[in-house]
Amino acid sequence: MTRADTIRELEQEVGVLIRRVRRVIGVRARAVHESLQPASYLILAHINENGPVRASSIVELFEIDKGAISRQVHHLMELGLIDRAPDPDDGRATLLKVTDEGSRRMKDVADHRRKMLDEQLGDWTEQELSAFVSELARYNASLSDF
Amino acid sequence: MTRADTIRELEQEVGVLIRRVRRVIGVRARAVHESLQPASYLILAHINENGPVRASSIVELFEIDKGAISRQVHHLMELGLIDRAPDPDDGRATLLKVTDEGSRRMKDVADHRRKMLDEQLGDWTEQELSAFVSELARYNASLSDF
DNA sequence: GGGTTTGGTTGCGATTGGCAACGATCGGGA
DNA sequence: TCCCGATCGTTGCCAATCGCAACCAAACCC
Repeated sequence: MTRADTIRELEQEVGVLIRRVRRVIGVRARAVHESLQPASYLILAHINENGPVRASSIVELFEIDKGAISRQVHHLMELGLIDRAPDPDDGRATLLKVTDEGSRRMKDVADHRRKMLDEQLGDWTEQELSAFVSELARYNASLSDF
Repeated sequence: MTRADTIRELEQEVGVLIRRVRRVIGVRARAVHESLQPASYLILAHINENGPVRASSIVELFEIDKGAISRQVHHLMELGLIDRAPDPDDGRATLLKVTDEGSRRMKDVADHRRKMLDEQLGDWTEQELSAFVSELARYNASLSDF
């Protein structure tokens, strides 16, 4: 197997990954809230784990248009899953955090998801898993300059 | 670092991967043809590498709606990158293959891409690379039952 | 103080894909 | 052979997503 073949396989698997993850995220989003859009789920998860954050920090992290974030933030607020408060340090910015309701819903789903993942990834050792994450990060880094 | 933490990181990196790959595919598609849509690029690459194929086989492989494939096939034909011929073995089906023009354009881009990838992935050994691909496939398999 | 930068909103349009209805063809069993 | 269900593909419809650009307000900096 040549290097070129390996790279072809790599790209093939990345393609499969993307489509499957998209589907999984969709299922998960609906589990959190009937009307939660898949893309917003990822935003919500980020806010949930990283305390109050600015919208602009999400823009950087997700490498996505700020208009898209703005819309998804509105979507999440309509569903009552996040709250917004003016940033005391910067009058232009607002800080986003999950509501109690949002936090509770995320936790319920996270518990269920952890059970699923433990089943699905049960045969991975902790070493294998974290090695895989490192390689994934390494691959991501190699893509950043394209 | 607990297993839960590792899984969180895993999901984080997968998110980054998805967004970066989306961008890379977009660039590549435009390189093949000014008007080639990103999603169609993946279809084209598959047809290019797997000889004449049916649309339905792409549906299975890509786990995507057949209507979407039908539209992308039309798009690729309008651009003159693929051809369609009735399947002699099945009157309902058609076989898709790249045109000479499509093949030439893909080859030009592939050459350039290989150079880029060799630069970006230059510090991966062949073993590391194929190990990564295996783990990616393993992870993909674990997602399939969700 | 005034120009520039940054944070966020909104309108617009392109891309993408899911769902469903449809016509044509195939294949297997009565 | 004929018919019923399955398969292949097309199309209309629509929702989700995101990039781009124009815009406002606040902050920053010289």
